[in-house]
Amino acid sequence: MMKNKITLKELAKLLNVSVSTVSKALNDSSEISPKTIERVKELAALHNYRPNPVAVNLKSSKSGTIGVVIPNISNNFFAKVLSGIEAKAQQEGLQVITYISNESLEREKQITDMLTSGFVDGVLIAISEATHRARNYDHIFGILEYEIPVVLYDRINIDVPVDKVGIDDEKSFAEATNLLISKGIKKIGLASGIHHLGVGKLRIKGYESALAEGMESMIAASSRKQVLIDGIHDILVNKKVEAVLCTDFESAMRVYRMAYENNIRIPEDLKMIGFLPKNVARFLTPSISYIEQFPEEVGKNAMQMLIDRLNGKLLSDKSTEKIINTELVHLESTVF
Amino acid sequence: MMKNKITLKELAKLLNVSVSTVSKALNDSSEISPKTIERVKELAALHNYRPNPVAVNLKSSKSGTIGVVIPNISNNFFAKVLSGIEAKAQQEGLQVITYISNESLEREKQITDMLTSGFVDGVLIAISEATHRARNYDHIFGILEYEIPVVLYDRINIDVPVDKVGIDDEKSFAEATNLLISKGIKKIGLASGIHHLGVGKLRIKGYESALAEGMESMIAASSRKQVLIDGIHDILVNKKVEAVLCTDFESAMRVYRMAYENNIRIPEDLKMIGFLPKNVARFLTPSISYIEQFPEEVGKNAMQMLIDRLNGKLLSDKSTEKIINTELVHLESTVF
DNA sequence: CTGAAAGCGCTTACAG
DNA sequence: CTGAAAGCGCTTACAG
Repeated sequence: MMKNKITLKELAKLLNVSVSTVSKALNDSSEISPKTIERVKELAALHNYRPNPVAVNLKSSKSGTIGVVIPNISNNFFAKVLSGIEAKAQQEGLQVITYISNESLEREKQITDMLTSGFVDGVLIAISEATHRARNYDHIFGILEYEIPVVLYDRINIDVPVDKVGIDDEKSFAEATNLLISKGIKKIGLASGIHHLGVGKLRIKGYESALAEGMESMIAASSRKQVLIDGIHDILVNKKVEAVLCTDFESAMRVYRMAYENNIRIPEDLKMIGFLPKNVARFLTPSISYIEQFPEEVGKNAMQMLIDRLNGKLLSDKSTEKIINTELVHLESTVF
Repeated sequence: MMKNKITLKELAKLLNVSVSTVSKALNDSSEISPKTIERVKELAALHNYRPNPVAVNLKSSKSGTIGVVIPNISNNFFAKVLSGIEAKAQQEGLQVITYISNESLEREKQITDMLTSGFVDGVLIAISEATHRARNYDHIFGILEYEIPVVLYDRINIDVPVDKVGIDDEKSFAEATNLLISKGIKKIGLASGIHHLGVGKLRIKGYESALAEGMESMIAASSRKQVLIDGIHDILVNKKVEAVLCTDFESAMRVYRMAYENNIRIPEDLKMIGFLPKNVARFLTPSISYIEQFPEEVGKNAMQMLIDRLNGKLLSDKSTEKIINTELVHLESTVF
C-alpha cells in the first residue's frame, strides 16, 4: 500500500472546491464556513494530508531549520549540548541541521558559507580551536551580514557582538582552588591541554587569581602530547604538588596515569579535581572529583535565546549573555 | 554593509535579459552564448548571488537533506557515527538533520512522523532500545510507505527489509574468547548491561559459541544497576573467573571498579577485554584491552549506501547489508 | 541564441 | 462564504 503524497490541488478536486478554500479551511480561517472546514479536514485526514514543508517555506521565506556548528562531536560536552539543542528544537517544531567543524578554520568557513546560502533561519556555533588561535572571525561577521541571527555557545570569550551562552569557567576553578586552600593545601598545580582556548584560559585565570599570597603557580600546559606529559611529570614528580586541577579530559587522564605509574597515591599523596565526564570520573579507581557542567542547559538556553531573537523578543541593538553555573562534585580524589 | 539576497529576477533586470536566460547561463546551458554566460556570471559573482535552495528544492522535489536518528548522542560510538555521516554528507553537498530519540519508542515515533512530512530525501536510523524491546517496527515501515529510503545502522538485527550497515559483533567476541582459550584460560566470564539489545545478544552469542567443551558460560547481565553489580560480584569474587569480556562501557567500568574494590589485580588475577572507547581504555590504570570499532566507517558507509539507493544504484527489490570489522587492541589488561 | 509561459505546492490579498 | 489571481524563486520544455 503506497501512500502517494496528496496535494492541496488534488484535495480540492476531490472536494469540488478551490485550492484557496482548502488551504484556508485547513488553516481554520474564519472566512470559511464550519461545514466546509469539517468536510475538508475529514478528507485531509483520510488521505493523511501533510502540507509540503518546502512549499510552505518558500512562501514564508523561513525554513524552520537551525544550523548548529559543533567543533568536535566526540567531546561529550558538545554531544550533550547538541542533545539539549535538539530537545528544545523538537518542542518548538524546528529542525536542527548539524555541521561538524573538526576544530578546523577551513572547514568552519565552508560551513558558514553554506549557512549563508539561505537554508537556515539562525545559527548556533561554538567556534573551532583553529579559529580561536587565528583570531579570524570574519566568517562569523559574514553570517550576520545576511541578517541571520547567531548565538555563540561555550566558546564565547571572543569579541563578536552576538548573543552568547557559556559556562562559569573562571569561577569554577577559583572556587576549587579556594576549597583546596581552605583545607590547608599549599602546593597546588594545574594541568591543561587546552590552555590556548578561551575556556582553558579562563579556568587557568580562575586558578591563578585564587592562589593565596606566596603560593606558586605551577602549570603544566601544552596541546602537544609529549610536552604535556613532561610538564605533568615535572609538577607531580619533581615539584611534588599536593593537589592538581585539570582543565580537560586529556590532561586529567594523563595526570591520573602519571600518578599511577609513579606510585603517587590519590588522594593520600595527591588530591585531584578535573573537568571530566561524570561517567568516567565516577568509575575511575579511585574516582575523581569533577566539575559538573550542564551542557544540556547550555544547549537549551542557546536555542531559547536564538528563538527569542528570531521572534524579536530581544532588544535589537544589544546582545545578551547568559552563564550556566557549574558544580563541584566530591568523590574519592578529594577525601581529606 | 548589508547584503540583501539578490534573486534571479533582479539579476535579469540589471542585465536587461530574461530570467530564463540568467538561470540557463548560471547552469552553463549550451543554449546560451558564451558571451552572455560570462556577463551573467560576472554580475552574479559581483553580487554574490546564490540560488535560493528552498526554491530549487521545490522545483526538483528533493530537499537535499537527510534525516539521521540517533538513540543517544552521549554514547561516543553514535557521536562518531554521526561524524562519519556528516563528513560524507558534506562531500556530497547534503544537509544532515539530526534527531535524538533518547532510546524512547514514543519519541522515535514522533520523529518518524516528522520524517514522513516531506522534508528529507532519506533516513539513517539506529532504532532505540525501547523499540527493540517492544519489537514494534510499524513506524519504520511507515517511512517506507512514503517511498523514503531507509538505511539501518549499528542496530540492524531486526526483520525489516531495508539496507543495513553494522558491526561484526558476534565475530569480535568469538575471536576474543578463542584468544583467551588459546592462552590456556579456562574460566571466562562475561558482563553486559545491554544483553537485551541486538548488539548485546550477538556479542554474547559470539562468546558462548566459542567456549570450548566443558567450559562453563558465566554471565552477569542486567540493565538494572544493582543487579548488574551483584552479578559481576558473583562471577569475579565467588566464581573467580580468570578473564572477563564486557559488552559495553558500563559493564566494563563496573568490572574495573569491582576488581579494584576487591583487590583483584588486573592482569595478574584477571584478564579483561571490553567494548570501550579508545580514549578511556588507554588511560585506565591498568589500561584495558578493547575492541576497536570504526564508527566513522559505519557512518560513512551508511551514508554512501543511502546515496547509492537514492541514485538508483542499488537493486530495487533487494536490500544490501554491510558489516564493518572490528579489531582487538591489546593493552595491559591482557598481558600474559 | 533568447524569452514567454507553465509549473513545483503552497498562501493571501482581493473580488464577487 | 468561495474562488481567481498573483506570487514566493527557481527550472525547463517550447516557440521564435
